[in-house]
Amino acid sequence: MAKPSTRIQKKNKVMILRAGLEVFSQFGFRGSTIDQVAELANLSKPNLLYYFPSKEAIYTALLAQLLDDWLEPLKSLDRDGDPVEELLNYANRKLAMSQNFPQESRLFANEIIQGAPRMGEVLKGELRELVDEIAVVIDRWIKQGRIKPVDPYHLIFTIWSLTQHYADFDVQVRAILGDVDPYEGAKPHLEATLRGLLEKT
Amino acid sequence: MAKPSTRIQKKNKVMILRAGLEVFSQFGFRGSTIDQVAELANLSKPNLLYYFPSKEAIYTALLAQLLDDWLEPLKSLDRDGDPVEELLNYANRKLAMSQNFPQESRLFANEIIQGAPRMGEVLKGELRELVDEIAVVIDRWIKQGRIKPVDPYHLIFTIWSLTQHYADFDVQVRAILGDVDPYEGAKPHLEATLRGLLEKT
DNA sequence: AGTATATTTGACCAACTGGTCAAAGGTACG
DNA sequence: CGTACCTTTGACCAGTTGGTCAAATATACT
Repeated sequence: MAKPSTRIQKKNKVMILRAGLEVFSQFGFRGSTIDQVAELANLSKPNLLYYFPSKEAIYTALLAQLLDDWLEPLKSLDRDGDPVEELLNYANRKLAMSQNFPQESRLFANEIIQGAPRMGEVLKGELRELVDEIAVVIDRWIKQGRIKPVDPYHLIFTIWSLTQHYADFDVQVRAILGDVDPYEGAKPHLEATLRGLLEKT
Repeated sequence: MAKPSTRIQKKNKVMILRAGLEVFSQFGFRGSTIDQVAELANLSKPNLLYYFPSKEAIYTALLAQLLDDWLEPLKSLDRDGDPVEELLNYANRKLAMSQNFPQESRLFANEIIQGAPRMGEVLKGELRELVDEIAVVIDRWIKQGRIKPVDPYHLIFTIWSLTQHYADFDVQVRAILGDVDPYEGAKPHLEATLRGLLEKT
């Protein structure tokens, strides 16, 4: 489990995770089959199970890897920067993630919608602590009069929902917009929404 | 198929749809089993299949019923009312639906995330036409100088995402808020967000 | 080239899945 | 109370599922 990862092992594990992401993000855990993942990774089912001990192992590996990328932008928010610019920058990074990694967003959404059976603890632990910490920062900004008074928690929910919507509901968004690129309009609109909510007049 | 619905038929069909909503909204179509639905409806599997010809029939019955409730608040938006109040009222109704019918929201979300295989046509047809029509109304309001200039489509997406987030990501929201009722803070925050975006200063 | 090790595969299994069917048990109603 | 119809059920089926295993094949290294 430590070092002895050969060239072939590395290649195939990457292939499997890539295939797993595509399948799981579309059908959810229970709706996906090992065979689907194996075929997409160009492996036979027993061969796939040579690299991961079970379907669940692939799925949880994806979730774990995902959460770090997910939390990173929030962690790296500059507590001493300009409030509006920091929050706008955070929202923009999240929107870019929806644009560039929509499958990751949908994998996460699937898991949460279905009650987060494999993530409940992380949500109530690591995630909550991080959000609590940011909420304190935002409250300080408010007390300093640098942004309008808002509920910090719901502000964060707002940013999450506005950005992830474009990845998770991609099909619906594109059905309505037709050939127009959603992110073209989404970026300025997101910025306008947050400025209206945060900037003092 | 027409009238001859007996007392027992009516009761059991309701039970099945209620159970189906609970199961499908949690596990999605492929992740749910007829047995799960049957057990929750207090019926044997063959008995359930006496009332609905297939798993798919239950699911599509739910989707069809759902879509009407979903679109109704947007349809009933008063094209001649006060712009801000009308949009705020629409958003509030949507938020109330998230609060009172979260399972319906999650059923819908599951279907869309998974690519809307059974709804694609409706989205590109009925839904798009309705949104197009409302977009014209909003554009008119903007031209009349009654609200700030915003992209009507992204405004609608904003309302959808902000409201549905509380139902679809309920687990995450509650994990972060702890014992605080999400809707307590969500309502005023939603209103502030939309006023900041729409009201001329 | 030879051998130890890593990789791949076909055959297989038990559990579960959606769905069928004939027969049994209820219900309404004259 | 009889009978036509509605409802319920146990047994069953074929296809799919996650996962196993021993044998075959490829690779790395001396």
